[in-house]
Amino acid sequence: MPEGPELHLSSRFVNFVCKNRIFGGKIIKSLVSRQPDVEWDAPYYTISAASRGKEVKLTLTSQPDSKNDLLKTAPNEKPRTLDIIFQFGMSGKFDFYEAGGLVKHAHLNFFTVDEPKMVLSFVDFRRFGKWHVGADWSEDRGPCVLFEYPKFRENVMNSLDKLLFNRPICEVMLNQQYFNGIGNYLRAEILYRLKIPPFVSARSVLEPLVAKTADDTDQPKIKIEGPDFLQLCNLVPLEVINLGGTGYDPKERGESYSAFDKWLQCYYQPNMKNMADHNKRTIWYSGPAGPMAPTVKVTGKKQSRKKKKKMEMEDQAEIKKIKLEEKSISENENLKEMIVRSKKINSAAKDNVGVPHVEEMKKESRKRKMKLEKGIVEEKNGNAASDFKVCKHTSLTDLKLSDYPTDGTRVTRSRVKVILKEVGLKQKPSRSVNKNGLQNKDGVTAENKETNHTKIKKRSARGKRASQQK
DNA sequence: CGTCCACGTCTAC
DNA sequence: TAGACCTGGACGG
Repeated sequence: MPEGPELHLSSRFVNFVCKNRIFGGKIIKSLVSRQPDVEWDAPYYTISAASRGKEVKLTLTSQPDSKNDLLKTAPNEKPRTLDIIFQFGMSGKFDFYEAGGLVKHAHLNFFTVDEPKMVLSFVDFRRFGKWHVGADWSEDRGPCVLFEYPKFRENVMNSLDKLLFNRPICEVMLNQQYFNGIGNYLRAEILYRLKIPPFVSARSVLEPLVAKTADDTDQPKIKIEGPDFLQLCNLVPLEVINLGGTGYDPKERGESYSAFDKWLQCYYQPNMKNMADHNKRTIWYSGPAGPMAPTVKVTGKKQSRKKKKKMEMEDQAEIKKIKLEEKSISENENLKEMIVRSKKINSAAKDNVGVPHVEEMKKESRKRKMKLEKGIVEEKNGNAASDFKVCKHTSLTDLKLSDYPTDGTRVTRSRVKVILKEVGLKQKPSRSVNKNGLQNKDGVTAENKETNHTKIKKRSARGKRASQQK
């Protein structure tokens, strides 16, 4: 869900579903969440929401006890409020539904007291989302590109002397101190509208706007030009809001998403180019990348990122293999053998730093041994498989409340994997596809089920392959 | 089965 | 400037 427009749509959603509803009781946090508890003892309260850039603020407001009107507190007593600031990470969203149970990945839950009982859940399957209780908008984030446009523009314009603006425009756009609300798809769309190459310096894009802002009165500069870059940082996200759907949410197939998909001109489009920026985030663009584009070139021979990574992996695998062999060599076997092996490792590691000599290898193996022992010790200290009761489950998200350890131990995915292995259970297949590879569990053909997003992905991958072959 | 990729921050060499 | 933090879908072998 999560760039400026999605956060705003989310806040609207909350206001819509919580209108005229009374909440009460404990605010329940999931056991896996590392975010703070919300202590709030008002027996009755309402919920409203607002957004600013990539944050949503929920405001809880205490309500008088309507059932016990006679016992009402002093009339001049003001209702208490509590603000909670949410960041959505990569997958956060709010959901509102009947309180039969909690949906998967619901991490903070507010319950209504009126019938039918409902829940407002902060749902976030990747758990990159955060919340701060009793907080205000983060100070290190700038004005909202959507709803504080004049301040946003001013903030950027007054900061052009900062070194940051020497960086490529596409990277600066993700800096939330200045572009609060812009994310990966918006940066692509905005740059594309003006055909600005992503890797020109931010200053070169923004400096001309200083004159423009000051100009105002004189020079009838023929006003046919469209909106400038900073205006687009406001208008493009506003367009998303005005689409009326839920914004970017490829898993939410159906009309609202296809409207968004149709709206996208650049991001993830098969006819567009893409590359990783200096922070390894994919930037989609057309035309030239610009002078500051990252160069993949190293010394001498050129290697593609993928190939390089693949080779590194192979090296690592090789090292691992050799080290395993080493492990089986008894302690007092002659040094010569080990030196030969260390040379082998060195050649496997190629460009990697220093020659790992024998002592280092010994140290490594000791470390590994210690880790191994530690792991065993940990398990004996209450992290044992039996404590988790995960035996019948195959993934973290399949765990039921009763399966969580009560001692506050965090259940991690890798932990589950380890335990499953110990218990001798297999992971469930990641895909439920039949022998023909056509159907999933629901009897939907894979082809029909394919989202637009997927198709594009496939197409662009094909395109990439084709162009690589040239 | 393993690898890559995803709407975003953060901190630690 | 890596990596860590996470889950899960697509895809390749």
